[in-house]
Amino acid sequence: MATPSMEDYLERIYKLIDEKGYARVSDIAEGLEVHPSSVTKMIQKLDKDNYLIYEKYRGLMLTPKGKKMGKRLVERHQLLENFLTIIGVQEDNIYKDVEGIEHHLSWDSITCIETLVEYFRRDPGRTDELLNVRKEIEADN
Amino acid sequence: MATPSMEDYLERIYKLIDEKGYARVSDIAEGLEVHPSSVTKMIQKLDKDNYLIYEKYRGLMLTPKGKKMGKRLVERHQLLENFLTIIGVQEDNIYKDVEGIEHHLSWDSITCIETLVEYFRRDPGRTDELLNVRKEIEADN
DNA sequence: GGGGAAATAAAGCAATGGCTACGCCTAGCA
DNA sequence: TGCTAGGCGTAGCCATTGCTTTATTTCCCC
Repeated sequence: MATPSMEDYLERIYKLIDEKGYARVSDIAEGLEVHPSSVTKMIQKLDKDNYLIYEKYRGLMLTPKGKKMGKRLVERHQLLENFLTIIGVQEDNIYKDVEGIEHHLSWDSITCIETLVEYFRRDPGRTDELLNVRKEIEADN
Repeated sequence: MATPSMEDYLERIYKLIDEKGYARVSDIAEGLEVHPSSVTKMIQKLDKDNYLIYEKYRGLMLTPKGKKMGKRLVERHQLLENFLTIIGVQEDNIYKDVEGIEHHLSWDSITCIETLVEYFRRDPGRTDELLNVRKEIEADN
């Protein structure tokens, strides 16, 4: 199983490859705000666990396992951002909260949150009603 | 600010006092599945941070600050359990997931989740509709 | 006032992840 | 083709968070 930090790296790597076609050590380091040496170390761990194939000085390629996991991680992150946005969490809190919880939810919970987001997407009136509940609660205080 | 572990202890202590009227080291240790010496150490930290007043070998009392925080923590835990239950997460996953995320959500997010739970509570039909969305999604696969 | 359960102190360990220092590759320019 | 700068890799170290182990102390009750 992947540790939280491994997931962060994998997520970042997947996104970089998706956007630029490749993922260099320095780009990964910059994105995660760590030193390049930390990236090298983690890449080796990810290689050992078969998330990617790594040739030093040459670059890396995600394995099918790594691609699949990376995709899931990126989607999970996006989903949680959407979820918090829908329920009305302030922009400034969203990123940190997602960072905090994304590694700690079972895929069962993720699926259920997915359904919940879809529930609100299908009928925007529901979001309005949620907002009404909020207003009513606030009015009571 | 309290670390995740401090919150776990405080939550446990609050609950014990609430239920039994007092919190002994051994009870706390049992509840959290740690050794009593770990409890002693943490209690000292919580005393230093003014969450409780601690007299060694004698016992402890929550300060107003500690009581308030403990209450919030217990309520937060309950809220998150309710939330996951409502959206359909399996019983077996709920406890671990709540354990994982409870320390990582801003109070803003907690408030919004509270509103969401209230939204479903006010009209049980909404839960049914959520379940329908789920069934429809499942049918598509 | 003595025995045993409970609590405390001190030291240390383990997991995670990050950093520094230094040395090594390689692309790209002359 | 050879040099060099900047990127990359290795090794060793450090910090944090919590927990355990072991040894000692205190309390309570008979």
